[in-house]
Amino acid sequence: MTVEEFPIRFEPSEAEVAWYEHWESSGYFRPEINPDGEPFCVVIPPPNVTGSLHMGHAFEHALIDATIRRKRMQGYRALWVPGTDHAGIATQNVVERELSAENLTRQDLGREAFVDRVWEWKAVSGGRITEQMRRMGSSCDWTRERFTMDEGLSRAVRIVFVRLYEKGLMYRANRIINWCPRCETALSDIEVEHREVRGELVYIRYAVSDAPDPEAPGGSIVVATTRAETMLGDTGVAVHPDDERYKDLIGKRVQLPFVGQLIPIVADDAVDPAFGTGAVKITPAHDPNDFEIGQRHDLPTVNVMTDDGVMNAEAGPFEGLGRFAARKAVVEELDKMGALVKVEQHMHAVGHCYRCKSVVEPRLSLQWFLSQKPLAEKAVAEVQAGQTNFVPKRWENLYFSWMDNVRDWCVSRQIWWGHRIPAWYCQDCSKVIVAVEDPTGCPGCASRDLIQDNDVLDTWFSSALWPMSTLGWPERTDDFAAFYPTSMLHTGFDIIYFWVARMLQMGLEFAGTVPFADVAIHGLIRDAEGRKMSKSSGNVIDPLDLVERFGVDALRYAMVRAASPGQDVPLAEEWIEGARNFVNKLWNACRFVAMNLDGHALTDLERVTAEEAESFPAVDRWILSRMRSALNRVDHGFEQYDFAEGVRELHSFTWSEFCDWYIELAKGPLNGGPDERLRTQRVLATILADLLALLHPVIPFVTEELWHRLGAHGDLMLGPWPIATSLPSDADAETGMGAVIEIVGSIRRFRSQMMVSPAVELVASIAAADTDQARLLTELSSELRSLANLSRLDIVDHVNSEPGQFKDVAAGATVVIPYGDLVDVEAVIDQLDKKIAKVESDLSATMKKLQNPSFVDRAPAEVVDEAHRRRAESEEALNTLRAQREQFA
RNA sequence: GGGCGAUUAGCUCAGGGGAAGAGCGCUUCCUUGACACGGAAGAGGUCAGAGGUUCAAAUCCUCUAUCGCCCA
Repeated sequence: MTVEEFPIRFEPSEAEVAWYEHWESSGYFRPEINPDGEPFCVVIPPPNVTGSLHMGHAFEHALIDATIRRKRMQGYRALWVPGTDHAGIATQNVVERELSAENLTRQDLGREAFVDRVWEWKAVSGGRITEQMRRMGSSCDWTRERFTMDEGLSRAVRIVFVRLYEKGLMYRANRIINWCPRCETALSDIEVEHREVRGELVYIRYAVSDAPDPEAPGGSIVVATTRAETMLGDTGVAVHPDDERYKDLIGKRVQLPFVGQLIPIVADDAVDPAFGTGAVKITPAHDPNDFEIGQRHDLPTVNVMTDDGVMNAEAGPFEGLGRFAARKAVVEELDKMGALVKVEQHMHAVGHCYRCKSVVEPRLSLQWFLSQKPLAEKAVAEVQAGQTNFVPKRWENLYFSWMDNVRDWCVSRQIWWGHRIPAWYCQDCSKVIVAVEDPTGCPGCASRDLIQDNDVLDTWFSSALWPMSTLGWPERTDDFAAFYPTSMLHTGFDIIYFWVARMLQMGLEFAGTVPFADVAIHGLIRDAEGRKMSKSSGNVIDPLDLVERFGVDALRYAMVRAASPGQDVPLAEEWIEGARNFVNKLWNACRFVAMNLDGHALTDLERVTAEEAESFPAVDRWILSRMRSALNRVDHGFEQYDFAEGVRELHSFTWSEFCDWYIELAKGPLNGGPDERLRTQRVLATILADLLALLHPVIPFVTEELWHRLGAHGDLMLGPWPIATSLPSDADAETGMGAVIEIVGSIRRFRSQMMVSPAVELVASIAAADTDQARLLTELSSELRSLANLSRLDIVDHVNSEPGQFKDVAAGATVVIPYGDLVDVEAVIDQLDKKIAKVESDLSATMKKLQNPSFVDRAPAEVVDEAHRRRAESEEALNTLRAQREQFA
């Protein structure tokens, strides 16, 4: 191959599109490509169908893709199931916004037409994120793509709902739930975000009915609240039964301002006498604690608000005011009538809707709930038993703590887009019918007057079934049999409750096993300053934008390289530049090799075997052995989802070993005799074939492109994954090359400090540390000459101290360079002094250890031996260096 | 208030009992036949602080400080 045929830079955009199309159209993303392999399956954490690809997805998908590509190359029947979820509230909001641009509401359209409209929207805009995933190189099996509202998945939802109902775990009840007045729906507890807010703690005086003088002690009771408007719905006041201050008031009644109701003072243990005044107003319809106290004392519930957070008729004079306006008005009016005691500034946590950030209203409401205790207990036990492993393990704590304190899950949502609850209410006999198939008549009274529940299920309810339902459950499909339970899950810690915990519950309940063996928790992508990316802070980076500028591989490489397990990734542009530079380095290493293969295809050159390599020169054995050790570490890292470890290893091997040393050294033999040339070509081909394969899961496009530019047969994507034992492990060659690298460094340092150009040839003698080293250095002497640009090199037994020579100690060997008139003496002295200081400090540290009797007695023998060896080496080096220094004294 | 995590080079992070590492940035030199998206050399750290365990602590334990995140 000539220089013209192999451009100097990788051009990502064309290659990316072409290779993706090739892979996909060849069916490589399908598990059937490895029909005999052991199954390995990952389901995607389904992105919202409304969404577009953001950095978090790009990161997560890069990790999943690296995992699945490696497994595929290893011969597993690898399946990555893609798909999206219907994102009930979010999607409904999007379409409602569209409608409002046409001055329409969903109510104008009616339920059926509205849902049709959402489907239309999905058909047009719903595929955006999956297109973007293709752009990122994600190797998912698109023929198995799923959507939570697909027919099969919807049926799974119905079956699960019905079975849970029949088991008594799914029930309908009046409870205090979190109500979003903007979305006009109930939310589950975890869909509420708590934020510290500065509010007002308002102290209100309720006059005791029949008391002669409200001003006198015992004539009134003071309660405190941050939501003053809810006092309109108070149906009681509670105090602690042992609270001496209020003992005489228990059983009496107070008069509620504005509405005039008389409400009782009750005694309840749940009241904290130390908080506020020790007396609390009870609003059972608007507060979970109050609801419970209300139930214990048979207090009525009065809901004072409409669905959209406006005061209703129960609010008397405040009817029609928004809740916050009403709060203000109530306080003002209380003040006017003298019932306002005081107002304090008060910091407290206020719930906000995770979707629209409105302040959530706790509110009494009739909803469907899923019992959590029995499901959670099983799911906790399985994780404790190690059936599912969190990586890093500490995330188990979050899972356990949530599961241990979980409350029943409010699953119904008052929206139209989603899985409609399969419950029907007989209008004649009030029977509730919960069934998979739509009932035609009431089994109780045969009435045909049935009305289906208006509500839909929480989107997370269908997501909880995702690992089962995407594989075909409840049908006993081949996919389900082959791939369930899935092998692992990559996801963020923020959805351990929302998703991971619930999948575990459902998997155990309905499939009888945990849904995945491992859960790898990754961190967050942050901006260069370490801040969370968010629209409001305006620091969002579009991954596709970076892809345009640097290529997909560079982006993936930059992210994966920083992805130590659970670690957040602050993504600065320089990182991606660095990654692009690495891709360029790899590209040019391949370009060099391509130009030196004499037209051989990479895979036509016979691979070097471990046995054969034993007879190869040390430098070849060295790089093959280093490749083997890099491969081991890559496998080690990848197996533990520590991609950063694997990539770090590949980075330093490629750049600092293969390119910096081996390629430089290969230039000699490539210009030597035919045998030498062929042998070196084969080593280069062996290394590159493995290296490209190892890098492929992270940077699939450039590696596939290079693979083909090197004329290799087949597609790299299909593997095989390299095997460490096919390469030699050669400690001798590694020691030898290690010494060469140190000695060359010493000579280069000498040049650099003396301002001797690398182009000037030098003469050197080296006295080896021992006979072993002498043998190795002799074997590697031509490499030493070439790397250090020496016209002559003598490996000698011993060097004498002579003037006009530069001496240094490297790897225990003494390096001697006669410098004649080349040299800047000051610089030599400077360099010597530094080195002497360094060796002295090493020596004194070692001596200190060896003089400590407990060290010699108690440390392991090899550690003590090592210290002795080090002492000898340092002493020897010091002698040489000091003698050298004296020449300049 | 409870829990988890972090604190290592100018910046961002690895390392997790036996002589401090990487990438980026910085300094000097270099267009030599893969690569200037490059090469060579270099500077730069009491591993937050204080105690303890150990022959040996950046690493294990305790406490303190600061900063994150989650839950109440």
